[in-house]
Amino acid sequence: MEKTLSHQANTYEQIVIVAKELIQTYGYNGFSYADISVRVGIRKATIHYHFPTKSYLTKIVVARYRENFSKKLRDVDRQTDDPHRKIQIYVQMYSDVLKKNDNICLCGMLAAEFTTLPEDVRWEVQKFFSENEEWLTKIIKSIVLLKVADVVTLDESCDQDEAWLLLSVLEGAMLIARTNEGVPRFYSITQRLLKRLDL
Amino acid sequence: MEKTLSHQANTYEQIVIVAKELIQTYGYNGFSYADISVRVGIRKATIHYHFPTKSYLTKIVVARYRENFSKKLRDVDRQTDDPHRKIQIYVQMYSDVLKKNDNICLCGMLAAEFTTLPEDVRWEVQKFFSENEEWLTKIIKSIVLLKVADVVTLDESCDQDEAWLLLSVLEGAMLIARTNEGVPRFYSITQRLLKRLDL
DNA sequence: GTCTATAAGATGATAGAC
DNA sequence: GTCTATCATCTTATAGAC
Repeated sequence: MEKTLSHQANTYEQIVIVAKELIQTYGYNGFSYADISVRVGIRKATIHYHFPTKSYLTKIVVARYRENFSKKLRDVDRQTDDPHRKIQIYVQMYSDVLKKNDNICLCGMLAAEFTTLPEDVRWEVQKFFSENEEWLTKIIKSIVLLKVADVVTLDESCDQDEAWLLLSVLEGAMLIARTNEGVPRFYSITQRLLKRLDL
Repeated sequence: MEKTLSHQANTYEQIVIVAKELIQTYGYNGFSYADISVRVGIRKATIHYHFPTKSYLTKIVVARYRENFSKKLRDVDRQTDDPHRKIQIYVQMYSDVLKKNDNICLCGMLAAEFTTLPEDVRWEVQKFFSENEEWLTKIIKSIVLLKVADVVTLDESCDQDEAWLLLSVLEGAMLIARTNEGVPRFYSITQRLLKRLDL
């Protein structure tokens, strides 16, 4: 039953994948339906059939990216209980993005264009960052608990700040890295942070 | 003598200023000569008279931004000898950019589009970051010297990594901040870093 | 220096044939 | 579902009048 729709489904998926990479490279304001059509080997009108507007397509692309990321975070939670190891894997996820064509994080690019984005795309970008912050805060909290188990002063907002700090470094280091030395630069920056934060 | 050219000079300057703000908001791939013309109140052809191509205009805009930044760094060096104070002022410089219309750093935006930029624009962006890294490394080195004056192991590349780390946080925190809470978020992230780095 | 006029091509989007 | 054809608008850039 599903096989009969495989051709359509495949085109839909190809558009989402190619659009994601184009946005990572050119940004929302810099990519076009023409770019997608030549890469997928279809006509512009076909893209409009699946995604009536550019903002709708972008919303779907970001939602997909966000969901993929969430899924990976759940995988990490299942893989290990060691919070330090979780952080290492998390940093590796960003490094993997950079390794592929010097790409930056999709939501890092969209954050740069944030004030010009359609409302629903903005919402997806915000959701991506807040989900990541929540996951990181949880990990950082558990590390702090291990370290100062007998100390009473546990400042909630401090752990949250540390999560935002880690997120900022990852997004910022991706930007810096491709203007300077690439992956090795990203690696030395992020490792330096982990050392300084005792993570 | 110079007064006779003031009208021309003024238009030239206005174009540079407006183009800078447009790139900070829309990016290189997202701004147009039409955007500039309506804001300055001139025709597109007039812009082409002063700046024949978009890439030339952008190169000039980034060079100007970079020189202004360098000048401010020299001012800071003249203002104080306290390295901690220098860092504080430096962070404040980024915070000031964010405060104005939720702008991000011009070179942060261009770093996001880096792989799609004309060669000479790329060069200016790289120069901006390396100049800032050098200035920060110098400051960090002097702080480390104060702290461990009697220790022999001074790792040069460590201070450099710390400079790149600080730069990454500043660029990354600007991105994060405008998707989430704005200046207060930027402030809590950067203060958290300075505390952790003992800067 | 700044303007009007215009070029040649790209943009997001729609109508209708197959 | 995908195509061709077309739209109105926007893009960077140039020629030539004032």
